[in-house]
Amino acid sequence: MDSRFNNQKFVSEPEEYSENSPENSGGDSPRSAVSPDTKIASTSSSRRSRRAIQKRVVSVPIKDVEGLRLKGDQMSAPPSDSWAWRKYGQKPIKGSPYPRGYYRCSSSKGCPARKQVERSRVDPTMLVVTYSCEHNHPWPASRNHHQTITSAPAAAAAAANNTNVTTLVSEELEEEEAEEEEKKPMSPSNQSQELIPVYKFSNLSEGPLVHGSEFGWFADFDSTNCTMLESPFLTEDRITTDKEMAMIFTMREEDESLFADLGELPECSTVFRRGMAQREAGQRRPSLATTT
DNA sequence: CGTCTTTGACCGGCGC
DNA sequence: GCGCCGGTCAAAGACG
Repeated sequence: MDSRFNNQKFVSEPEEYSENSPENSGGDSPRSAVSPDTKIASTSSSRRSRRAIQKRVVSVPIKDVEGLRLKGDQMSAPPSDSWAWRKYGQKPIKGSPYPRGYYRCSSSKGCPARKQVERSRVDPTMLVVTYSCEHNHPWPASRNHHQTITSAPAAAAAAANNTNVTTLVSEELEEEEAEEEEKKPMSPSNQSQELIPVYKFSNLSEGPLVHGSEFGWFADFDSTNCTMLESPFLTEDRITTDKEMAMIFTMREEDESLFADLGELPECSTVFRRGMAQREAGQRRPSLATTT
């Protein structure tokens, strides 16, 4: 039982964070302007402006998904988590015998959080779930709302284990800025100068992004309660050339117990947690009791 | 009746 | 310029 999600692997697939990310490609569609849901993240202006996109790739054993939401032979059924997702598309992916499902967060209206679910090509027994969202969108105010939507035995089991949460933060630069960045030689020292001052977690309250609107929530994040590590992915050229910045949040025991019954959270969970701490101080524990 | 899934069509990016 | 590919839309049907 406890080993269910010990098998859970958190993997990074840098190619998933390329310029073909859904926030980029689909966002250019004129039709997107018609949809309120996509309008938030898909205007051409937002595409060019600096914004942070947080992504997280999770591999989940299919056996943990089966029995929860698996319908028929729909092998891309999303792993249960603490959020409500609405499927808006499915596409066969070249090179993979399995289709990829596209899900949009339906826990709150206008929530731009999305996730892609597909079966792993290398290990068909695993589902690869890619979460993505922006930081500066109006997040749902109530975690209670989310928690009443799904009861997630698998999620609870996941949280009961020592589950590390791997969070990738993608920073899209403005076009001109990006061009400048590309011209720079990407020496290790250069990488560290570009990435660490912003994301170095011991300086969370000092980084420029922390003071910005997009990462303002970071300022409320008690870094002493989070062991944050530089992602090893940072050392890879493929990441830096894609303007990717990564961070790993390793939750400590107090955090795990605090959010134990939240289960498998999307990458935006940190935002929610922070928001909850502010808005629902004193209500957190009673609300969590509803899921068990 | 509201919500969700399915699925074909559409669109933009990218490589050739 | 063309075709491929991934991502999204939206209509239709299913479901509770």
